[in-house]
Amino acid sequence: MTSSPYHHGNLREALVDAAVDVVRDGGPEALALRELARRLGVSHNAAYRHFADREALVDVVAERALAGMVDLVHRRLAGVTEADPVSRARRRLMEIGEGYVEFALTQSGLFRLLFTAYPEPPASKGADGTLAPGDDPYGMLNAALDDLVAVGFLAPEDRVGADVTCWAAVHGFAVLNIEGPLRGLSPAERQATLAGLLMAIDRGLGAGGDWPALARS
Amino acid sequence: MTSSPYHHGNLREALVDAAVDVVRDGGPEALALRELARRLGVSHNAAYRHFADREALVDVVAERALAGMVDLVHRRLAGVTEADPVSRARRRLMEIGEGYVEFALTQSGLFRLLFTAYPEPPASKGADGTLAPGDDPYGMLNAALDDLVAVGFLAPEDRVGADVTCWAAVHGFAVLNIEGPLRGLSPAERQATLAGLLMAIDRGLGAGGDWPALARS
DNA sequence: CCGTTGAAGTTACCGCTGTCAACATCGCCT
DNA sequence: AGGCGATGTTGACAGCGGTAACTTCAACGG
Repeated sequence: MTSSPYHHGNLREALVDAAVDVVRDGGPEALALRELARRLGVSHNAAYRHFADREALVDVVAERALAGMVDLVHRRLAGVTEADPVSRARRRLMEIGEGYVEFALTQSGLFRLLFTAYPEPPASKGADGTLAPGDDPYGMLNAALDDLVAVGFLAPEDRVGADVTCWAAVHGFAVLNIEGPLRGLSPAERQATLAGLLMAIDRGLGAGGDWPALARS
Repeated sequence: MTSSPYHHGNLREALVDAAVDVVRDGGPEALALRELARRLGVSHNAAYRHFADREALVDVVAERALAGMVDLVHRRLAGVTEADPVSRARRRLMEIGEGYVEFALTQSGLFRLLFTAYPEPPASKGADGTLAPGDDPYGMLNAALDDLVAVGFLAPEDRVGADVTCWAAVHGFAVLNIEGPLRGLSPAERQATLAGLLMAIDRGLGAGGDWPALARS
């Protein structure tokens, strides 16, 4: 619609769009430059004028996927209505987890690609980023956990590993349900087990030290 | 050593051995039939006399990987010395988790392959199996959780989703540390965060129902 | 002792992939 | 007008999985 400014149209965007489309329900391994070019009516190698190699295109798709996931979680967070600060903070944490899983299940191809080429290691969250510190799932998780501390639900000394614990649990659940042995669960079973997982996390976060013999090897 | 009974030796086993070797630290995507044949001094296509296609070889490698992981966890379980039944059961659960992660980190390629071709969906655990019900990680996890119930640490009504919760948490931790954004953690950080995760699970399992507003959507 | 048979391995080919190099085209700017 | 640089095309190479037809060789029966 916007006219074709150059030779044959605005590739790059068309390539990225098509790539997202292909990956969404085929996973990263379904992304083939030649087949993409074929589908766009352009000759193979045309893509190399816009991306150094396949990996470069994958990276752009990963950014899109990440943005989509952040968007989905944001929408979920916006729907939280609890008034009581503690309930609200706990609910927000659960919404993040559920949103994460929802994205993983509904856009499983993009989710899988995301974890073969994760855009930015979260260690450098606030470094010199073009990315606001809360605009990736890990940042949102950390914000929610900080809220839990501020609100008094989570003891500050239990805050330290909580981010990894939450992320690991939810991520593992997603992976096992997509490519792992838990695919094939009915949506109802899935929702129930996810609820159980989130409740376990909610309760387990304040882990105190009731395990003296832990330090080993 | 055992002589070469046929044309050129006992392929198949040599193929599987080499495949395990390649996959161990290259992941499933590093497994190429042709390169394997080349390394064994045999012509490509020779493998097709022993495996229908690449996938068939992958499946055999997956079985080996699974056996290796089970073996590792068994060895860890054999080292548990706690006398008190409750402590012992809890310790055994943690050993399973730590063994799972240890295998994932030290044999990451095999671990990754395992979850692109998991041998048997655990739903049919005791069906008509050639596999004893406790001889896969999921079975061992379930046995440990049953122990926790028998010993009184875990309420029977909290038993139901506990398997998925444990598996998801530990699996997610492993994945995030291998291919995900948590690679690059130092071993010490890793051990500390894993300990936190396991403690959170240990505490969170008895999740009771202190979240009335959970039923939604 | 010889010949047949069937398993194991080989050569040749096909289509697919990513990637490099050389060539063609077209808009814009001097 | 002319050229330059961005864009796209054609052609080639290597590597991959997979199929088909051919060859080798050990074992077994007559």
